[in-house]
Amino acid sequence: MAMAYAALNTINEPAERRCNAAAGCVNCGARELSVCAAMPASDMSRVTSIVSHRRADAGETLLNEGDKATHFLNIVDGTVKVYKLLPDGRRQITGFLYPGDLLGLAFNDTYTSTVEALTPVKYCLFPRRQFERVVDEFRPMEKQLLARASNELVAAQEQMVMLGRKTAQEKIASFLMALIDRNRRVNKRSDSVVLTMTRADIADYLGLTTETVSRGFTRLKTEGWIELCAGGKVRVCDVEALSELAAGADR
Amino acid sequence: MAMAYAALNTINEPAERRCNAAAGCVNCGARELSVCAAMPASDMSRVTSIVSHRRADAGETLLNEGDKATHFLNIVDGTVKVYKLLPDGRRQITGFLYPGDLLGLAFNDTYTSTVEALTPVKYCLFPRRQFERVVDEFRPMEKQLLARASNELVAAQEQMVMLGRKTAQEKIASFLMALIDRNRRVNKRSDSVVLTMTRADIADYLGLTTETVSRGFTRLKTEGWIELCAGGKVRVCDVEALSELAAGADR
DNA sequence: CGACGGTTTGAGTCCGGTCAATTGTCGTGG
DNA sequence: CCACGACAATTGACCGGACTCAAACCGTCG
Repeated sequence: MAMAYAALNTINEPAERRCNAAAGCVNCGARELSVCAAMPASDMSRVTSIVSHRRADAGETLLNEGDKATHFLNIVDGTVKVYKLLPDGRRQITGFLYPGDLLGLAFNDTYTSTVEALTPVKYCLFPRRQFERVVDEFRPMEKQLLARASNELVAAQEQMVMLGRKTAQEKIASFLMALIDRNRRVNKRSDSVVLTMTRADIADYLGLTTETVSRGFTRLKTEGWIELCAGGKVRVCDVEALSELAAGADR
Repeated sequence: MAMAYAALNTINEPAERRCNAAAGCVNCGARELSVCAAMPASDMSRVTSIVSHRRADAGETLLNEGDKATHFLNIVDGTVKVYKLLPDGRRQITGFLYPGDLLGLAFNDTYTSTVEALTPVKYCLFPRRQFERVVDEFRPMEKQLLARASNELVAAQEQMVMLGRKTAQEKIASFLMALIDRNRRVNKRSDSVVLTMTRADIADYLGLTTETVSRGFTRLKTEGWIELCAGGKVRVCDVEALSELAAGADR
């Protein structure tokens, strides 16, 4: 019972915070399921019994849009991109997922997006039916799933504002700021980020072209707000300015 | 117990289908809460005891972005728009809500969007704390909320594709097709829709300007695919063509 | 070293935005 | 019933930001 309350308290916090706050976090501890911060050993063994640990190399596809949705999955290590395609090949990346992120909230009987590894990835695979049974039996998990879905909806709406109303430059600034904010939450250095994705990926995420993204970065560089280092590393010199641009103060 | 299963079966269906399928649907019956198709009288009285029925005229604001999130609400009659603003006034409408739609899945401690009535609106207001207690006590409701959130996430991703990768003409076609699909689900005439929102609203939903939306409509008209009638009514003559354009077969 | 994929840079085009004027619609009141 | 005003919708002319096409420039890895 006390356990249940511990889990309930974390409901409206982002995944990263939860992980750091709770010593018993399954993701950071056993690295299996990041949804429940405090799970009794009995339930945990149920989870352990249905999970299968997998790996994928960069470029490999984890899930295919349109396939029957048989599994939930949990990213343990690495980065993946989630995208949808139009019939003629135009692509929209709806999100990049990092360790601790869960995949499976946003589909019904078939997967509605394709998921592809950007880096070598470790992940956990849960047969959907069995996973749902565990959720049925351990109620705090359902609460957490709902809380996560709620958070993702908020993020999705933010993304819509970006796609629909921000300029190219603002989009790029928003993208960088989102990465910085994420770094802050997992307590890394906040003034530099590593881009594991290509310019084309960033473009497909921001609703732009590779060329425009590239031009955007060089412009931020010449204005002295960022530095482009080797290995896709970006050092942000003027977080303040970048943040203001990202917010969309004015055109 | 049998009740619980009845509710569980409807999990991955859209709200409209649920309403029509279940005779005891709270929304279509008592018009109070559309989340649970089959709720025991005892729980239902709990719901009834915390709800307050409200009305709003067109143009009135139901919720304000940034305000403390004290309530959930359920649209009973009319249409509302949900939007976010950038500091300089640019606006992105993230969705239009219709009877049966629920508001409250996508916010945490403060409202993340503003909600405004497009037509005179009837809605139900639930104090958040008490609402959550009811959810705690009637588990199928939590499952339904999760299912809804999941559906909304899928829709949000579809929206991102539209905003990021579709042309103006395709956006307009997608918008009309979405309205037609919705009409079909609630069993209305499928070949005509009524636009309760202005061109400016449509523009802010599609990430365009009023002028572009207007031009888009007239072009669809001159091509003979739609007819613009009085009272904001749009008759779709060639659903096939419109649907193909909306899907984004090619530019 | 050379090949290959990713990135940057350049020149030109076009889609959708901007600004401005006109037309249409609807509710109100004389 | 019609005239009027306010606001929405349409249409036109022009502009500009992002796209397209193309070439040059990397960095990495066999």
